[in-house]
Amino acid sequence: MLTRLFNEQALLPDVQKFPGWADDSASDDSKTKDDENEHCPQGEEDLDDDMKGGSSRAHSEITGEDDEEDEEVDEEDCGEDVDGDRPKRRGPKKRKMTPERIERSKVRRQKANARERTRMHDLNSALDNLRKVVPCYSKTQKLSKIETLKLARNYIWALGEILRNGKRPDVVSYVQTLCKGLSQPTTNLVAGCLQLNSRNFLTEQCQEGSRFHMPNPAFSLHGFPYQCPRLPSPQCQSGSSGHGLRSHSYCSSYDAMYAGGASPDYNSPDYEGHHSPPVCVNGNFSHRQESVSPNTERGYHYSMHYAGLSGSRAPAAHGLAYGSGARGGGSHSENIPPFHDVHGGHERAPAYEELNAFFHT
DNA sequence: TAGGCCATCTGGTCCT
DNA sequence: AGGACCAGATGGCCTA
Repeated sequence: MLTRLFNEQALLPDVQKFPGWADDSASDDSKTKDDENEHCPQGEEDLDDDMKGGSSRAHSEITGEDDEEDEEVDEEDCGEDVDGDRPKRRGPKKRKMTPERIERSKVRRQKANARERTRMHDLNSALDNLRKVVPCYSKTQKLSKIETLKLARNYIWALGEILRNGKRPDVVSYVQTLCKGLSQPTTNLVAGCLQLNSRNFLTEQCQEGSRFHMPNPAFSLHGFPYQCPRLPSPQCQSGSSGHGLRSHSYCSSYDAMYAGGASPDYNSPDYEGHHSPPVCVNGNFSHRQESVSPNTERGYHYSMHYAGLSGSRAPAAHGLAYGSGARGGGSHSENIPPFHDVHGGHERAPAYEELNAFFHT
C-alpha cells in the first residue's frame, strides 16, 4: 500500500542547499589518470593464465602477450611505432618466467587476493556498522551500500541542521532531507519508517497545538497525495520495494513518535536500552525501536530508531507510545520482536547526549 | 529476461 | 619488494 508512497522528485524541491546533492551521478568522478596512461602497459609479468578467476584478461590480451612473451622486448618505443603488426612494449625487459617465478607470482597473487578480500570484508563490516546508525536498519533486509551512504549523508546533514538552527525541524523537511537522493524504494522505506501518517499529523496539529510544524494542513508531501490511510494497524504497514530492497514490512512510526499516550514500558524485556542514535524529528528521543510486523512472508524487520534518552527512562511527557502508536495503547505491542532482533548492538553516536539534552530543554 | 547488487579476481598506481 | 588502495571485468543471485 505504501508503494509509491513518495515521489522522490516531488519530495525534494525544498532541500537544495545540501552540498554535493546536486549531482550524485555527476560526482561520479571517473578517473582522469587513465587518460594519461595510454601508453602501452609496462612489462607485465605474465601471470599464468591458469590461475582461477582470470576475469580481467583484457589487459594481457590487449598487450598482445602470447607464447612468445619470454622474448625480451625492445623498450624504446611504444604504441605508435609499430613493428609489423604489433606494438612494441616498453618498460622493464621481461624476464624469463621460470617455474619458480611463476610459482612466486601465483603465491603473490593469491596473497593479494586474500588481502583484497579481507579489505573488502572490513569495508563491508564498516558499512554494516553504518547501517546500524542510520534511521532505517534491519538485520534481515539491508540497505544497499550506496543507499546506506546516501542516507547516512542525509542523516548527518539533518542532524547538523538541527544543531545549527537550534530548533526542532520541520517534519516534512526532515523527511525530505533524509530521502534526498535516495532511490524510490529506499525513499519509501524511510518514509515508512517515519510513517508519515496524516491522521496523526492532523489530529495532533488540531488537538495538541503546535508540537510540530506542518506546512500543509491537508498533509501531502509536495504534491504527493498521501491520504490518511486507515491502516489495520498503525504500527505496521507492509510495503514492497523493488530492486535491491526486497518486499518487506516495516514499522515504526511517526505515529508513535507523535501520538500522545502512555510511555513505553522500559522494564519490558523487550527493552534493551539504546542501541542507536536518535532519529530526532520533533525532539522525542527514546531508546528502542518500533516494532515490526511479524506476519511477513520473509520476516523483514524495518525499524526506525528511537533513541537517545540519556538515562534509561524516557519521560512520559513526551508521549511516546511504542507499538500501539496512534491507537494510544499504553503498552507496546506484543508483536514487537526483541530489540536485538531488529537492531544489532552498537555504540551510540557521540552527539547523542547533546541532542537529547537539547530536545529536552 | 533485464537490471540491480554484490563478491571476487585482477592489474595498475602509489607509498614505504 | 610488498602492501594498500582503486577501478574494471565477470559471474552469481535476486526481483520485477
